[in-house]
Amino acid sequence: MEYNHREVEQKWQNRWRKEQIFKAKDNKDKPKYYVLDMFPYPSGAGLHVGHPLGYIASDIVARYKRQKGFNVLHPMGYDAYGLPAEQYAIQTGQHPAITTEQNINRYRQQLDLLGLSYDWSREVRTCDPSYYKWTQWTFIQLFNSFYCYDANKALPISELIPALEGGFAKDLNVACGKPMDFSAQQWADFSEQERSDVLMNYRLAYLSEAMVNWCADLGTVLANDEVVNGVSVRGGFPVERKSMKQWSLRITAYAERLLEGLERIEWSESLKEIQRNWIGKSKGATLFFELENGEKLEIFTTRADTLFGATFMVLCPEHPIIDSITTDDRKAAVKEYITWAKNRSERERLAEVKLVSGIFTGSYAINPLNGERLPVWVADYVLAGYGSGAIMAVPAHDSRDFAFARKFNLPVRQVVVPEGEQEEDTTQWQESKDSKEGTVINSGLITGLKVKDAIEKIINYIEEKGIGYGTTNYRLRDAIFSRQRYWGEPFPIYYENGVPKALSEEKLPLLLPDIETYLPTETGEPPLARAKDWNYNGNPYDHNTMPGFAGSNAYYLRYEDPHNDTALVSKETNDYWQNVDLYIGGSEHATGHLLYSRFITKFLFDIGKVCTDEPFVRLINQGMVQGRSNFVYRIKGTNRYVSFGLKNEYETDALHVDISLVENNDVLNLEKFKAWREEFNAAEFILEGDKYICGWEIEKMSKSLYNVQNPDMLVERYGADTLRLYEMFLGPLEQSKPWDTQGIEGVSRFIKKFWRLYHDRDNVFYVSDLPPSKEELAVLHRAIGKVEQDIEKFSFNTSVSTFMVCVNLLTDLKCNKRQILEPLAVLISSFAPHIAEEIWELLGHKETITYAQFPKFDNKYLEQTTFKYPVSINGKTRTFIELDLSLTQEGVETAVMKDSSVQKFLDNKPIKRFIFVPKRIINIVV
RNA sequence: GCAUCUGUGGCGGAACUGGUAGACGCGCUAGACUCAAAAUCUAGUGAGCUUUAAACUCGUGCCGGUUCGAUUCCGGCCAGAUGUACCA
Repeated sequence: MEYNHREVEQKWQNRWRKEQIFKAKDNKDKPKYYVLDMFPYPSGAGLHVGHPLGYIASDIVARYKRQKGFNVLHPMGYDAYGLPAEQYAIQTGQHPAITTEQNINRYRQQLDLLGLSYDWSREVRTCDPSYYKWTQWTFIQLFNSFYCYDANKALPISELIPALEGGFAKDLNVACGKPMDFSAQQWADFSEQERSDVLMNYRLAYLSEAMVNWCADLGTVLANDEVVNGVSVRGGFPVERKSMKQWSLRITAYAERLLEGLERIEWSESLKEIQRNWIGKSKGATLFFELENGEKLEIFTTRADTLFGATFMVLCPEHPIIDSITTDDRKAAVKEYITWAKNRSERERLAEVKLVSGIFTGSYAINPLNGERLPVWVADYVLAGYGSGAIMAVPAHDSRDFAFARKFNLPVRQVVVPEGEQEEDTTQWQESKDSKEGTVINSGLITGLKVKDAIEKIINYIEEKGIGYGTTNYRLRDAIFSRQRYWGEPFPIYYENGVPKALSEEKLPLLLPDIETYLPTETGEPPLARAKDWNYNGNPYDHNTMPGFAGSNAYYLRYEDPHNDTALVSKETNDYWQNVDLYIGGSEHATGHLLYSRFITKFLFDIGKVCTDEPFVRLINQGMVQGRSNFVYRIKGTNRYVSFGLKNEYETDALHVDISLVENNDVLNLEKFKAWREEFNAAEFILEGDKYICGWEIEKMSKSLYNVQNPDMLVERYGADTLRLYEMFLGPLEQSKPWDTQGIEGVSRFIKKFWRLYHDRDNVFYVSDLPPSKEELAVLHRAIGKVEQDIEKFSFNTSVSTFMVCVNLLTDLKCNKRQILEPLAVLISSFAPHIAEEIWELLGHKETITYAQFPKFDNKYLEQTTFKYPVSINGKTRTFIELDLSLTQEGVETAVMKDSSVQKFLDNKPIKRFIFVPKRIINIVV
């Protein structure tokens, strides 16, 4: 008889559920600890062994913190709006809510198997009206706010109106779409529609005609982070630029604060760096170049020091000034070029980055510093969305300008000489010198300065002369917030005579209406246009829905107060739980969810709804668990399969085989293989010895590669405790690592060994009440100290090793003493809670181990009386001697002299000098 | 191109603020138990040299530096992973 994990785990999971052991209460006497997993989108495929990795890690921390006396909040929920359920609905007509519900139930079943200590009473689902009420509420708050740079926070839009009424729009220091200027009288004369349009320019959630990423295959627009390399992240469909009227969130207003906040949170350096790059702050200068027709051309540059090296100007094809400056003889050619450039798809443009194209407008601009005439060109390498869509080109010191100059035979003038170089003949150059290090030459007032100083001096100079100013640019774009889909949150917006208005808060939630088919209408309207009688007093609602990230922005706050009907989270509750102490999830959300969530949290902080302005204090990205795929080798054009070792003798195709058909990682079960699929029924094999050996490779774990390890099967076979320990044992949490099927046996052995430690051959429990020996206590306390340290560092793989060493040593000592076992059970309970609970009960405890006190580490059991000193003789470390720590310096010398391992190296020579560094090293010079 | 991270046995991976590299696990080898297998247990397992043992030598991607001493710190290269990119 051995440890029966099925029985034991079932028993404890039932008891935890029945007694609601993990329910978090707002207990203000204890310090709080909020540990959160990124809630999953419940896909139809269910979980594979990669998913639970983060859940297990967070569960270990949650259980550990409970035993450390914290009041732990550890909730779970579902990000339930999403494309797959909608696409399934389009195909089958089944309401996405039904699919979603089914998938959630499946997820829950799988999660429950793992013995995770979630407080399920706080579960949230983004598609639940009582939840999306607050998603809509947040949207209304954004709609009713603007961002003031003087106060450096969001303020109610009503506070802006007096300034507009007074005609001070042009003096406002606020975030806006475009600068505005109108008089008090003009405002008074504006129609309602016009006033609404003006306010839209300032609202944090605003409607605007914008160039968007349109994905025709998905029938919707996408945010920038949902598009990679010109195709959609979901589905990989081509995406084109298109101008449409869309809701957006003015996240750009928060660019500086989003950047600055990164300094105060404990995230991995790489993740912070991704966000910094995405925000893309660059300091530089805005400059005005006069055109020959008298108009001014605004440009942005980070290299004001190279102003004297500018030899031409470039405008983006969308630039509004092009029409008025193009000379008559160039008009036709310029128009043709612009048409060509605009019709190029995003994908073509990205694929042909190296293709240099452009056209001369026939006009010239005047360099404000030296009065030189610079030809103005149009080229698509200058982007409309960044800076002012126009640049001064310095081919000598910018690789893109250089390529352009070479193609169109424009002059290249060197104005910066890198350290240790001389001025060169630029006609010989193969590439530009982009480095920001060096000395400025040929540049009037800044000649001789270092690049950094030159930039500063130029900016001061242009500000003085009124031809420009120092400024900062961000790459971050506002977040496009509407989707032309059904399965999402409806906007709490209706149109009265075409003017968008927000529903009042009491009218929330605005329920998602039922419709018959989930496709866009014949006229290309979003699916919600199909809803019958769906309006507010006869005024139509907005037919868009919110994007996937809408529901996840503030979900962490909702867990704090999930049943509150009057607030997203009550002030009192939020004051207690505050923000998330530890957040675990994948790094794929770096520029999506994690950025938007920070933005929304800062906004809610500004309007006084929450007490902190960062959502996640500490973030850990768990690595991917990769799969080990197996291959068989089919001889080309036949149905014969050759074993791995012999495959080079034939021409073969490698085919993935399901890992369940393979034993011991590489031996193919021929019968199962033949039965797997019809095409293999008549397969013939060329064996090695009497076996068919499969090839293998480490790949992403995926259904289509037949390498998925199913957690349900593993729990059934080995138990949840073993799976939990093994997932942690695989390697460092943040690293991606391959799943090794055989490795789990080692952990399974450990569990059995642990059980045997205090069970006799007949599986009868027995502990000794004898006091533990010094040695046994040392073993225990070494484990306590190590595990505590490891958990604090999230180094769970080494904790598991520590348990193994500990149990091995105790087995050797035949130690089954109560005073050792009791603390050990607690120590191990966060990793393997079921077996720990069972022992805890066998030891006579009535209460669950969940709230037992974490054992106190006591250094006194480990105190060393001796220390191993390295001994260096004539500068070379030769040996180590063990010395009593209490020895004096003279005592050390005597001990060294006596130690034969040292004597050997002395060659009978006398000691000339003896240097003793306490607790470090003994140096001897002979 | 730029940025971040990572390079240690056959494999996954340990090594506290620099101090006897390779903990723990897998795999492999040998042995015990067994009619046999599974399970379990015991021993061995970086490389070289050596009949054996002991001893010695070399070993943490490569080159160099600091130090009595470097997987660890510094500089330069190489490789891989991830992110990002006509962002002026």
